[in-house]
Amino acid sequence: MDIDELARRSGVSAATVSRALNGRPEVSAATRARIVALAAELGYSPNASARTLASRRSGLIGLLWDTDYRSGGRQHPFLQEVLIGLKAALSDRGQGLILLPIVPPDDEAGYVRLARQYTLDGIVMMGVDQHTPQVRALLATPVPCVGLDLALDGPRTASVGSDNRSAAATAVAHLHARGHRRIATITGPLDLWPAAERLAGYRAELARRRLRRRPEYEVAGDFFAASGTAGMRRLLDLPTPPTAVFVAGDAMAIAAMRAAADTGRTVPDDVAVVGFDDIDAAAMVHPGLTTIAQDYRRFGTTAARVLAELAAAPSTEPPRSVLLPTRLVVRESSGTDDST
Amino acid sequence: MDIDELARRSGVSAATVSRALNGRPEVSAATRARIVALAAELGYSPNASARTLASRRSGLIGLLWDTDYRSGGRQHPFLQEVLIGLKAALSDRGQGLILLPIVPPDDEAGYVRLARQYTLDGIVMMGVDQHTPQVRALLATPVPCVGLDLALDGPRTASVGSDNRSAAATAVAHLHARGHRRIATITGPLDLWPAAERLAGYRAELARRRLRRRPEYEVAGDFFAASGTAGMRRLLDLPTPPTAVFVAGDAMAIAAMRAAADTGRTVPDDVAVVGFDDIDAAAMVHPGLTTIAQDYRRFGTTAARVLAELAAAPSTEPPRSVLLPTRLVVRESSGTDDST
DNA sequence: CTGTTAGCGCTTTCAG
DNA sequence: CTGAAAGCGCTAACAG
Repeated sequence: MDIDELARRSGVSAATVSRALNGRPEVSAATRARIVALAAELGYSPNASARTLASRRSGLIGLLWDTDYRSGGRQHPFLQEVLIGLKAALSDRGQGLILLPIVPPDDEAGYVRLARQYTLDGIVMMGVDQHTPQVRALLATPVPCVGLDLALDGPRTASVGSDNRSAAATAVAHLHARGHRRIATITGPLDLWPAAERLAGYRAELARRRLRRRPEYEVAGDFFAASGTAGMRRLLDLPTPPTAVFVAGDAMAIAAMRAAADTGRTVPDDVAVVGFDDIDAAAMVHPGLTTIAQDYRRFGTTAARVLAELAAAPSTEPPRSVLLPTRLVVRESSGTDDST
Repeated sequence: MDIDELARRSGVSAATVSRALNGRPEVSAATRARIVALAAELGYSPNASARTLASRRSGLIGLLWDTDYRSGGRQHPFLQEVLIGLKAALSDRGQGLILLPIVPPDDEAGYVRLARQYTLDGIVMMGVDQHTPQVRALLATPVPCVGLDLALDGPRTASVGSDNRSAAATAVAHLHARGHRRIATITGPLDLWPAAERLAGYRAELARRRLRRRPEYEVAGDFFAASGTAGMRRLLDLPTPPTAVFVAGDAMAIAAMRAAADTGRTVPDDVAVVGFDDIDAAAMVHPGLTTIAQDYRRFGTTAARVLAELAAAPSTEPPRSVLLPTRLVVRESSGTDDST
């Protein structure tokens, strides 16, 4: 069953079938209806390769996702949900998602070649280092690229992520509202956009609340558990330890709670903790971890939309970045509300 | 830069270039070397659509992954790792991975159409219900399909999963070695292959160790946390409660530990717990959860290999199933070794 | 071992 | 509004 067969059976030419099925305005409503009905009846669907070859558009979006990259612990906390959102949004637009293989760093043109090879309509990146030669080469290209949690730069690029800055501020405000005045933070790797923004939000909220900012209250972490343990120990060993800690990632936060417990402190009474990400474990540990939940599914749907906009817009526009709202999930690790 | 251009520059015909680049035996070593070198130099890579159209093979594997399906809690515990393994193994074979959209149940031919549309070389399924009409229609087709943790049936199908039965036996043996004689289990949904196998392994090991099998020691769960809580409560309320519980999934196991603690029991002293899956949280909770780790990455690499074998073999062979080894990860929830 | 010749199944001018 | 014709870039017989 190919387009010629369908054309013959519906008594028109292949060109008309093509037009009808692609929603072109030139076909009369009657012919279109007839063709569409027959196509459905016969189970016809156009061959993707032939269509791509002829039209020079594949309807395929590539996903660039680097496993080896530093992430929030044993796994990207969010690949799963992002994929769900992406898949749904793309298939609504009649597009498909293809997972790109990782190319070696010495193959500078690797991704550019992949994009051409598959005639990709756009690329979504997550967990990659945008400063490597292969990625830079791709970004320099007019192929639409959107970075998730990644600040991208190039002629047709955009970024999608949570509003990490205000999320962090919310976390700090929450602790402040619970009566805390000595609030510390354990950060992520500050060369990563989200980590830097979270620290900025922490500082901004301290300022807004007129709390003193102490350098020794900002300890560097790397999103992995071990750095949460180390960070909490350091904070608790301070002459004037904090009474609350905003930890920029849940894996670190959970490890930090454990570290506090191991040195005889009680969470949240001796030290309150707020995390970031709302990983599964946050609800499973005891006490439950108060944390910031991100809407990862929306990362995906937003990426799909932004990609389409990028394809339509002239490549002269400056890179945009879309910030998504987050949600504070209150559990036990931040104590109970004083005001009740 | 297309094949004709490359052909012109290397002084041969397009056909020869095609042969050289596809590793056909008919080309002389010298010509091949020349062409390959020039291709690399010019950054030529063949257009995937043109190649698919002409050869009727795309090198694309589809991933069928249903989000809505019952899984091990908030997320498939393993999509991430499987994807890593799949991607690596496929790209080693020069194949690609495309994520298939979920088709509505009333579109019986949906997946068959997708497979034809993209000229898929094979399909990997996870988390889908193989009894739905759309999936059954696909399985009836000669397209190679492999199910992960899914017992599939059809002319060109196979299954890949852990050896759940012996893994469960190992868990029970471990508890027995720690001195436990009253060992209960909380199961997964028994219509799922892995859940059924785990129960079978539990029973087999009880028998092997000549332990009495008590019906009231087999309580039904659904892999979700709430059923772990309920299950543990029921077991502890028994006139003769078990001293150890093998829980068929970590989300349930962690909830079960919490339930035990909430009723004043200490884990592992009053009741020992062994889980299954080794989710991230297993190492984060307190006490750490002893559990069975599966090699999910190997699910992916194995699936890629099996798919290739399926494509090569005649479609008359009966469905095969490949069982992968697991690993017992001993933490605190199962107590300490008596023998030391 | 290599070149020539047909397509693969679709879209897209260009005429009408 | 519709049809005819010309490819899209590659592979696969078929000759030589």
